[in-house]
Amino acid sequence: MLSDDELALWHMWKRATESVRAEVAADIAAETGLSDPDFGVLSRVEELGGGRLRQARLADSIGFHRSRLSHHLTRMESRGLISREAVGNGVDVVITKAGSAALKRARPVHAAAVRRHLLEPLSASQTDALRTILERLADR
Amino acid sequence: MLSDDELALWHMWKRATESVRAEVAADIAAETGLSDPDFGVLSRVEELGGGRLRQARLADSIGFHRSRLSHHLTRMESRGLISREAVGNGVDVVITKAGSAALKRARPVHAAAVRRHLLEPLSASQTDALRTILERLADR
DNA sequence: AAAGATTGATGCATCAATCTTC
DNA sequence: GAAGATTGATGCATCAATCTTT
Repeated sequence: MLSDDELALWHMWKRATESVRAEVAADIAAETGLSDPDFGVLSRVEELGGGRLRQARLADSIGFHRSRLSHHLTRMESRGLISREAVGNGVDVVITKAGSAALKRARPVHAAAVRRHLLEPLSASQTDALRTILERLADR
Repeated sequence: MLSDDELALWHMWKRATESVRAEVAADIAAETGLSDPDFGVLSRVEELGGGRLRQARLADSIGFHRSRLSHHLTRMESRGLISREAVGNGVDVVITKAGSAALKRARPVHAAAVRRHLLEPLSASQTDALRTILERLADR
């Protein structure tokens, strides 16, 4: 079983990680109408493909399973953020004008939200400590 | 805009917090069939009410909105984990035999999962640092 | 057969609207 | 009216099954 301290740490971890995630997502959604996965998709297609990217490559790079991405792109397509074009055995995801405009608005909002909800509350040494902690948790 | 370092930290944060959450949840689900919110509900009803707790109080204590809890209890009730009893203007949530058995199986699995995925990868000083970091992030 | 993608089913999260009991 | 709770709609996540192109 966990000690009281350990259990308290776990509850703090859950509360803090969840609230940072939710607050950043809420800021972006409020200003641009983009959800977290919307923003992730648009960012990657822009960065890796300059506005056009193969679906399979996109899925790998953002860690989505194929089916999850397919469902999500269906919703994004219906909102006019992206379009899909069949290419050989695969499909290219293409950012539309509307998607590009939304992404442009979202970038500074995202930066400000990350600063406000994660970076600014921490001192420089805490930021360093956090980096090593996250590294430890990542490569297990 | 964010610097490369800041952006990298954000991506690490997202990846690590999401993977810890998912791994702990997966361990519990694999061993007991309980989802994360299932376990949260059962734990609280047990701890705060000894097996019976008013819905409103439960919602407040686990940070669920009323409607979210209502939907979730409907699913849990259909799986036989809890039952609901009208009391005055409110409703009591009561853990069933099956719910109690599942909770009993889940507790040690939960403890082991938290240890394995969050506590053990960290040194003692990192755990301390994490505690103060989470405190800073919490009370904003 | 293997890779790429879609679909349907189910569970979970959030919002707005509604209903009941006090 | 206020608090407690439910319902319906929509979006998101995951799994299994399926279909196509290579």
